[in-house]
Amino acid sequence: MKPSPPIFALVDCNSFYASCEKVFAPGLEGSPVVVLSNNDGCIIARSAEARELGIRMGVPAFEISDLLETKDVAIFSTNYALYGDMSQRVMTILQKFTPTLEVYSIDEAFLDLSGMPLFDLHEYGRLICQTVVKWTGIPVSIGIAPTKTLAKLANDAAKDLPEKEGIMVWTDEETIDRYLGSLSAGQVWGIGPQHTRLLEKHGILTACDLKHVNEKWIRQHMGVMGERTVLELRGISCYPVDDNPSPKKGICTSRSFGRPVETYDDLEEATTSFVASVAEKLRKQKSVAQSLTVFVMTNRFARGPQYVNGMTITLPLATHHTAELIHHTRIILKKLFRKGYLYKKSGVIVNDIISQKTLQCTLWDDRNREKQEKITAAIDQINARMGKGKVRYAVQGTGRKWKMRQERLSPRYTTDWEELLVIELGKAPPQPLPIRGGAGLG
DNA sequence: TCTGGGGTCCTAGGACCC
DNA sequence: TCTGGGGTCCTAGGACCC
Repeated sequence: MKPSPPIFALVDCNSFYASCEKVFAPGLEGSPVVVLSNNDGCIIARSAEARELGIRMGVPAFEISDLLETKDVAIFSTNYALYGDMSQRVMTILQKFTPTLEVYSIDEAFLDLSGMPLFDLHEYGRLICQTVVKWTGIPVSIGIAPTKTLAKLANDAAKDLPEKEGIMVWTDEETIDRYLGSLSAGQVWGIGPQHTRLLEKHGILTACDLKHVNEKWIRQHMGVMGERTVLELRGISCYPVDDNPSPKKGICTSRSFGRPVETYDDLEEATTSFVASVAEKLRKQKSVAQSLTVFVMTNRFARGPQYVNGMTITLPLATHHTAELIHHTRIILKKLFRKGYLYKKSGVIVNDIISQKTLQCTLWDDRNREKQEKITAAIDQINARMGKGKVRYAVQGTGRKWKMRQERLSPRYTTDWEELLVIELGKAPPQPLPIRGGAGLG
């Protein structure tokens, strides 16, 4: 039997973070909602209503505080506990619709629909959207096409055309070309600002132009990635759905501080907390790291003296143990620290990551290691049950003067018993903590 | 006062080796 | 008159993604 042509779906949650907040604040239905980045800095999510007000992605909130206030926009600090949990719920549902699901990001997934006995892809898409919104309250869009790149574009197009109700199926060449002609080259997945400029210079303006560009030319100017993108636009699939993502090759935790940090002790408290988080991520994917980078920086937007520095070491022994990583982090940090600067951010990166299995073979007889392993496992267990950071190393401190600003944080409705949504019969549903309007940002 | 965080892959060029 | 050349590994930096 001839194998059926590949068919991919891309499901994308609409304004994901803003939608999560709306699920638990039904009073905000129909009104503009934005979610801010860490430290309540920039706009990182906007509901459709907020987008209509002309609020752009990534702008610092303080720059548009007037608009936020006059238009009565609901503002939320980012709440990853909530979004991460909601994401898992959405992904679990999507799993029911395909044997092969790739969780591409917190709010997107590719579904391999190849070879499924489907008579009507459009109906299937509708069923997926309806199920997700019914079970989670999160609205989603879906694009279905012969390659991932086309599926992503179809999804984009569906969002722009209300009459499509968030569902777009591109299977025949004619339909595909018609829509590609109406989309700019820069909207194509994999074409960023640099390449958009380059393409424009050569008169390649629409996604359709890009599809028909000379292969040799694209290879020469945009490398293999550019070539693959063009092939994908032509319906030749270059990227399969990967439902078994490989472990991360580098892991980083870094944060801007809620207020400038001046003393070594505060900087150490923050930075060792970051490395503790890195260690946790390492253990979660059952890896150990062989190299460690620590970096610090002052506020590049401020006028004062600037200092940016980082240092990388090769670890004497590949590890994922918090205590060991903290030890090396402190050694580096002491070398990096200079008195007299106002530090705004620090971070920790581990690289040269290998599987912990590889390591165990060579260290089987090391008693200290065995003890470390037990302590770490116990800490992980307690923190998993009692909450992140309940047990931590003394150096991570309790002062947390550096902790990020989150003045408009919604409750962790779905991941903490203490913060469950309470609804009293006969009463209007409670409004979330953040006060609407721009107070505090002006 | 206030400006995010965490990743991937590819390429060019240098170092090094034989 | 003429300076060797080719393969491989590593690293930094660029471009992209959400």
